[in-house]
Amino acid sequence: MPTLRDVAAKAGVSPSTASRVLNDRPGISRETRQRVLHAAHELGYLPTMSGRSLALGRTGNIGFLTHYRHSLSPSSFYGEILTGVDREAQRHGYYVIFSADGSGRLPTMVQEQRVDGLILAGCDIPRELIVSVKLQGFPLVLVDNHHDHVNSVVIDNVGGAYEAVTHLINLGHRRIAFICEWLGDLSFSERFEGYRKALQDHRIPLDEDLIAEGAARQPNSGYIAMQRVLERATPTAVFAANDPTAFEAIRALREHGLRIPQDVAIVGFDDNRFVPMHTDPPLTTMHVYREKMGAIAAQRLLELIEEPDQPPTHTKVFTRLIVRGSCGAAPSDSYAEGGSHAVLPEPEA
Amino acid sequence: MPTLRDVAAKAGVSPSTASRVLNDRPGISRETRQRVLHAAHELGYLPTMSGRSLALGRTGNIGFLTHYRHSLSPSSFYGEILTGVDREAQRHGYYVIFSADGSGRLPTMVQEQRVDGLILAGCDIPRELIVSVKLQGFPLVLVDNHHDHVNSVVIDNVGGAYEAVTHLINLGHRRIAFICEWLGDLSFSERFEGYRKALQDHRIPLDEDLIAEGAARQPNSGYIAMQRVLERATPTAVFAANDPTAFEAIRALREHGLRIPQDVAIVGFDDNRFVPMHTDPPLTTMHVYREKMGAIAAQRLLELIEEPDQPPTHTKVFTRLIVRGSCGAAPSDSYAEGGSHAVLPEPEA
DNA sequence: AATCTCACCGCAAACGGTTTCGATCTTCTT
DNA sequence: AAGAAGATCGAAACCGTTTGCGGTGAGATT
Repeated sequence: MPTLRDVAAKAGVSPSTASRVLNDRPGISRETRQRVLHAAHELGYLPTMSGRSLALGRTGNIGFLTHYRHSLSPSSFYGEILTGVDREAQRHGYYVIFSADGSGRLPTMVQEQRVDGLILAGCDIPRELIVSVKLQGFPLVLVDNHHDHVNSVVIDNVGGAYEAVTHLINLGHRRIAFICEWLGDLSFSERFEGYRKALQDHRIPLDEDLIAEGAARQPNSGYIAMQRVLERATPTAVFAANDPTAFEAIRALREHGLRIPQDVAIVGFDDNRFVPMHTDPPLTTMHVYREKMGAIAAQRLLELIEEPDQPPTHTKVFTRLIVRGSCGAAPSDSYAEGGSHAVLPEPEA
Repeated sequence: MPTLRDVAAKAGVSPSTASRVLNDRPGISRETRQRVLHAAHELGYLPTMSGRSLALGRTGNIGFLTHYRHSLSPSSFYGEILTGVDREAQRHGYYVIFSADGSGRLPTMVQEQRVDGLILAGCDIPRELIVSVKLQGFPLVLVDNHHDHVNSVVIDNVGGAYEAVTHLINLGHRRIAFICEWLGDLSFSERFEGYRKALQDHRIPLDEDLIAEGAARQPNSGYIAMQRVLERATPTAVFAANDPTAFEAIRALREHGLRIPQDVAIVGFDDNRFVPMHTDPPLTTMHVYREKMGAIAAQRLLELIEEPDQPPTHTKVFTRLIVRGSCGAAPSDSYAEGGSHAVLPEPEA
């Protein structure tokens, strides 16, 4: 591999001038600048990361951490977030170091200064980990998780659920069931909150018989939850807290002789890459801009690396209702990747 | 962040001795060794990556590259491979830098010497990329792809398909359909080869009417392919080249009034995280040890980094038939993560 | 012609580690 | 007791890059 010294020698200058040229520093004559650039191009030179980062005090890497359990997750939820992070990082000449970790200790990745900043993804990141990174004053952004005084980008779970349920209400439904895997997961409890609020705002009383959980981390959770509801009541619509749950619920509904959407309408959440296209009819669901969330997180982190002393912000990314066939309404147009979002300044403590 | 000099000062020794202690070099008295270790522990010292890698000429990072198109892939196939790579890398104190890239050029990641070795995942990695990395003499391992004289770890697609089809033959089937998204994909054409071979070895003539492709990269490929077959013939069994294809095929079969597995048996491939548990009955399929493949690739790469002058090897990871309900046989026991594999020395050119 | 200004460039230190080499101090040999 | 051998540690060079500071020369000023 060619070094800066090689480039300098080939151009007949000192390493310092070569460095200045390659970093667009002023004070170099047009002619030598050309010579150096030509030499660098000839040799296919690119500055070595270790030397550069030692001198600059920055590595040009950012870290992406998830809990190791997610390796087993069927959805590629965090995979798509990672993709968004990578895309945005690349745009700025940064690289992302991926690591799954379950321990709450300060990751060696930051202790060894392999990265300039950290993205923690998922709501099962240990609390202690967040605070220990925060205490170091290390640039940090949370995704799909939040914590006071720490930058974060989250899904608008409450608002999304509110919109989904309101959609069903506007279609004339009053007996709307809520099902999810379990309410212990923050995302699901927030979506329940949106459900509750939508009913309340439309003067529809909450009916406990229409609400059910399944079994945590079991593939047939949705099926079980739906059955529990059907034993007690017969809804005309179902709001499922995520797509796999909706998928399973549909099976339970069919077994009860109910047709979709004629007898019961259903809408999911997440706009999973697989499920909505493979239910019959296609599933109406709230789209979550996963890649976009990753990109926003990366963007925020890079800002923070440039200028560390900034007030923390919480960014809520809105979701979008994708109407397909399962709710009984006319399908909506296709949608563009993107998604609006609000940056909320954190209230002072 | 504490530096080596800080540790040395606290222990009352020179930086060189401190370094020797922390790297387990000989020639240090038991007593000073203790003093240094204690000081390092007190300060929570860990050597900085840039300084260390500059001196050592190694970064302690490995690169993981996929084609950017995979970000859109519904299955988390490469995500699970990445998880395996990460797990094995972590065991050896390495970190993995993830990047999606579509260009065939030598990645800046290696030009900037951010990584000590590279893993290229997926069969759509540009050929030119492989050779340009290879020409640099850079440690390189391919996953789910292969190339002469380059280390690789691949799925035993031919053998797996052979086993799946043989299973159906042993259950008494003779009219076995083959469906896939499209044969342009190397994996699918290899699986077709295994299908062909199994029939041939059992003296069953190949029937063109039982073979169909769908539409490349379309979610309803399996449905289309299955319909094409059903227009021309009625198989008693179906071998689908991957799980989503099998999923869609089941829908087509049902619409034709065919019951599974009574009227037609079906087996898939991949043991996708979502599909097999959500078909009715659960899908019999070939399990692919994705995490294990990643781990093997990482292990091989680390060996190569330690000792670069080694002959290239091709590692084929065997698959495993998971019998559930869709083929009509009695379901098999659960299986352990693992998977045997053969390391084949590459034949000389 | 002597001085001043300014553009341009090189020397050397610095970043944080590792390693070679030599210096010092014990301890053992004769 | 003198010398040798061995153990233990420090000084300094080195890895590749950036940057503060000083030096050189050309042209402008007096």
